[in-house]
Amino acid sequence: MRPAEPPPSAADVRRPTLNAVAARAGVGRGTVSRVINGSPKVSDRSRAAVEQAIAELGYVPNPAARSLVTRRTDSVALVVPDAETRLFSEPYFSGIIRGVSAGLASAGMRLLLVMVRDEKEYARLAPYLSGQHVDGVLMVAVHSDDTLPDQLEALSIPTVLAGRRGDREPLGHVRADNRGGAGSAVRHLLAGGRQVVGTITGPLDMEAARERLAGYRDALRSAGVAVDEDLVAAGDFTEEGGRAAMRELLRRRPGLDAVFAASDVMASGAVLELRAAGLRVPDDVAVVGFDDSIVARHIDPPLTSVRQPLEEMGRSMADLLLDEIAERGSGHRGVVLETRLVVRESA
Amino acid sequence: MRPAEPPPSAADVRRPTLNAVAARAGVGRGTVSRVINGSPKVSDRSRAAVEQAIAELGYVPNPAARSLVTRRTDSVALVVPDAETRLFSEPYFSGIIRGVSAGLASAGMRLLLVMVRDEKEYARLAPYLSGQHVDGVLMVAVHSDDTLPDQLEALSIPTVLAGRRGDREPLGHVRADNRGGAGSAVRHLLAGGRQVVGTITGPLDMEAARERLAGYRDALRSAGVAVDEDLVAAGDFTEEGGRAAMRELLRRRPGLDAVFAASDVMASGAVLELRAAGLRVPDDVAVVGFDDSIVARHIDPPLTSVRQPLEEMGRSMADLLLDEIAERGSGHRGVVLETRLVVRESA
DNA sequence: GAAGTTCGTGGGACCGCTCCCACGCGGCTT
DNA sequence: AAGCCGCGTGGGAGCGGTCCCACGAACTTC
Repeated sequence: MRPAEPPPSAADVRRPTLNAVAARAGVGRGTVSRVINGSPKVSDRSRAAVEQAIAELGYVPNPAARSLVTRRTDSVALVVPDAETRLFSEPYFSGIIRGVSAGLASAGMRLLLVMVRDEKEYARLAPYLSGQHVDGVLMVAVHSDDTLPDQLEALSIPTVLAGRRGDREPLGHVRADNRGGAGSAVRHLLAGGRQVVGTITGPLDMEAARERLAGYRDALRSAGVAVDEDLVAAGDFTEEGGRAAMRELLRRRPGLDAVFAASDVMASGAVLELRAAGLRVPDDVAVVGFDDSIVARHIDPPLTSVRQPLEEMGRSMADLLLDEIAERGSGHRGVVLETRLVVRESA
Repeated sequence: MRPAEPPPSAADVRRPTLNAVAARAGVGRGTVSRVINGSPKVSDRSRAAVEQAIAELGYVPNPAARSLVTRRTDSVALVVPDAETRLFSEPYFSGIIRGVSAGLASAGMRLLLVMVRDEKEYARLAPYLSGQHVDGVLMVAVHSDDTLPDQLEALSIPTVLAGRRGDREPLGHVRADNRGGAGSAVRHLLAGGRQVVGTITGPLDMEAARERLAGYRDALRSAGVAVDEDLVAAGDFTEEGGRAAMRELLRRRPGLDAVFAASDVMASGAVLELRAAGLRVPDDVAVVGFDDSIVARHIDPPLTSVRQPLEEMGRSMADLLLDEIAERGSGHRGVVLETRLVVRESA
């Protein structure tokens, strides 16, 4: 029943081509091309004529034609696992995206947003990305056992990650100083006179969660406090996980007087649980979160939290990727950006 | 000093072309093309041979080459004003994007994210989008006086908006039933026995804000309550704006016992202001917000709010746009999706 | 004043596809 | 047995750019 499907559009007025511009300006195609690409080897007279013709005709170069011969697409993909967008504290993606977008825009690059819903889609990604669709790939929320980055590497597609998969990340990546940030959070708690400081970790198959835990340990150690494993409870970056972990901590160490949660969302769960247990925040138990997300500002009491420079991270990712695209191998670096402790009333 | 810039990449292994597939499968180019595009006029034998060759070679069609001749790009742009991403309640963009992305993916379309930072960039957008870069355009956060949609229309570029600019929107658009949602919020307040219900509006150059105000009036009128303009205060979708508006309302009508704010963020500002004035929520003044954003769940007390089906909205936008791309004129419709009142403790 | 440079320029070849026309071949009709 | 139909097929043309080579004019150099 399927009809022959002829191009159904009626009003596809043919856009002017480079040829038309050349004819109008009275020059050859090569000259027009040179003007468009900013080549210096064009006389002022020709350039002016071409520019006028372009303006008059409203000419815009056809990217497909250009891409076909240059083998560049002037666009990069940002790969985002759909499931994580719900999980991550809210400003995370929008912050990164803003930075990435700004960084790319200033280089005239376009941003392709690729949301991955399930494993099947994920598996199709490597072939797809290798098919001359994009010049490079940015990935966020990479798990430690993720192999897509390596596949891309093998296909020699420039790739930059937000965060790293382990402490030896071969690919270019940008991350916040999670360890240092966590350390500063815990030091803040200790400086406030807290004695028994617990922590609620993120899922430990993510390097960021491991780093935050390491920072917690660093701070205790350098304060001369022995790390007590009973004070470490595993969460999963969800509010419910935070509640459960808090419950567990209270069971194990009823006397604890401070908690560092590896995300604000978990911290907000912890606050709820503390309140349910009849404890006051921060009077009885101080709480610090991580991310400085929207919830941090709005829960009661407002949450002290560690802020990551998300926009800057996005921008760095873009810059690193552009370097790598321009000159393979040059972008294989790790960039670490400082965090900042935002002190509010919870600690 | 600028060197001649030869293509600097070293490892750009040439991807297999359609020609290579044809040679390997022992058929002509036309046949391979037919197989790829699912034409029925191919014998099973040829099809099998081609499919095997494709698998063996790991062939992926070059989108630029295809696009050059078909005059389609299989991608659409989502235009997002950067400034608004900070303003809008947080799940808004991610929800819409998720829906859009899902809708496009199922049709094999790609999503180009275009963030617009300032007026200058915005002005460049029409020429850019007309330049064969995308098959269609989705726009969010369109203001009433925005003319870009009309320009796109004039360039015969399929366009779909999130929300409408006025009550006669010529272009295809998808929106939540803002008026009905606001009405249900205010009815809920009245049903709870509240007598003096104020409202904090959004910026009235946005149709959604006007509609929410209209819904507020509807509900009062149909309950037989006269609308008192002193009970209407203008906000701007920010928390500070919400605070200021609340202050103003309290000044004008100290006895009011309920407020409907046109966004959660403004509602949270209102709650802060009420508390500062020594009033309890909901005991003294009930509050309802709009958006059912993250803050709604986390502020104290948790906020009753009107939820929009964001993901579905995104999906509808994608569907509408795809219709319009397939057959011009078919997508010029307005889709209205129902909202849902999420009752929590603030009202 | 002849030979060599430099500079700006035009245009052919080509990138990898899709579209479409023409052709061969087996099965029907008459 | 000759003619016709239609299916499956190969391959030429062309999409709109970039790249690069060759060429003519102006300008040096000896």
